[in-house]
Amino acid sequence: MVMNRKCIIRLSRYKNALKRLKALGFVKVFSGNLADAAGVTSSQVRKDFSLFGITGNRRGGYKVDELITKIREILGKNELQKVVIIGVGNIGKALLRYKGFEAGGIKVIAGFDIDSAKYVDTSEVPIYPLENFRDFVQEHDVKIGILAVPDVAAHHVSEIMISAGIKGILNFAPIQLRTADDVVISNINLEVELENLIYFVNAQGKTEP
Amino acid sequence: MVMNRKCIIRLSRYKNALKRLKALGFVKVFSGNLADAAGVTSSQVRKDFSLFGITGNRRGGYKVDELITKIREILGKNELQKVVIIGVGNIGKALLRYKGFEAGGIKVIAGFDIDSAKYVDTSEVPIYPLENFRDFVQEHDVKIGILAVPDVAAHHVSEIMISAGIKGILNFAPIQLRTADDVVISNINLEVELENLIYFVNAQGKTEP
DNA sequence: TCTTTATTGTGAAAAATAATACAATACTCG
DNA sequence: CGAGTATTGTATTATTTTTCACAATAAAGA
Repeated sequence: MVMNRKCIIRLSRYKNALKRLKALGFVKVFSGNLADAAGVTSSQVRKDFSLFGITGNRRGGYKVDELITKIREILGKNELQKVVIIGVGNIGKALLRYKGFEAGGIKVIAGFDIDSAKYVDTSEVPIYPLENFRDFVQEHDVKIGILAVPDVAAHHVSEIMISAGIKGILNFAPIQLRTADDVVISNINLEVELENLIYFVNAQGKTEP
Repeated sequence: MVMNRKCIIRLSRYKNALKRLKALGFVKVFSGNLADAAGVTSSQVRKDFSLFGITGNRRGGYKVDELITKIREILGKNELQKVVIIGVGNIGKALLRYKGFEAGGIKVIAGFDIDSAKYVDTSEVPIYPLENFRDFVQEHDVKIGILAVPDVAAHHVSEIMISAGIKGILNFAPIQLRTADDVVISNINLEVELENLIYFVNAQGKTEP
């Protein structure tokens, strides 16, 4: 089992690129096409595929449909993945409403918050009190949670999530969560990303006047 | 000028960690403290600082305030950074309302959309028609834009942004933007992040039963 | 059918990144 | 004031990731 994070991320990108190529009518692709669409080199594509045991035809390239199927399989996306969101503030609310997931086999099935003003049980995606979290997660066998609470609460809430059985956390809070070894954390930090852009934009201005 | 993206990202994280340590009353820190708070190793911290010419005192560690100032300087965050958002859908709206930026010296000063139903000029952050984009960007000398439009529109809109003078794009659309060399792109792709989590959570289940 | 050609698959080389180890040194305590 | 000690700063080593290069081979055309 390949445990290289970057490689998995590229695999996701290849899948996205393949979907677009398929929509454009492609039936087969060469490593070069896919590389262009995903913004990498063709040898990188072939190397990645080689790591996962994905093969094509020498001189014939890869069949788009087969490739998508194989990648989905590797990514564990042949069954619907249920996800919950904890913290229904600005970001949490946006993700609850986001329509892009379902097509990709990911479904947000509930939101949770401590603020009772936010509870809704009638809308498409219900929002429940945080006290119900453990029972809900265990009943629905949810393994992935999106953490979108203010940073002061993040660590405490992450512990609740883990003790309830969550094994993967997508963390929007700008802190470093400490966790057990068997829990996977992915961080998204908007300020860090923007600071990064600012740095490189400034750097451009200096090196290429 | 250090052009290693990972290194800049760690620098941002150090800054965040330092702010928290400062709030806890720390006046000076050792590389080990900072490493713990940022989730890296102490030698990594020292190596990074060495690259940027940041020095402390042997045996005395680093002074928190000085360190924050130096990092802010390197990241170009001593002056307020103006940012615009293009695409006021779910995600765009959430970012417009997000309060966490300003404290960090980043301010979202306007949103833009093609949907006239979204235009507002009275609220704190105004939303304008996309046609006004070029004039606005040039008048306010904006260099950074957040792209939060649906993926089919993303490439077209990115070209509008670049031709208007935007030099850094934070791209939420799940496609690979192709751009000129002097434009920096950062991608945030929620589905890719979730797929990544799913993969590693599944992998955990297999290797440690 | 045979030759030519384009493309894959992968071992080897190169480059990038991170960890290690330790000399230099500044603080502390007796 | 000097010895002992903890911490930095960095040269070196190790590891990871990417690129390169090319043999293997399937398709196309003569």
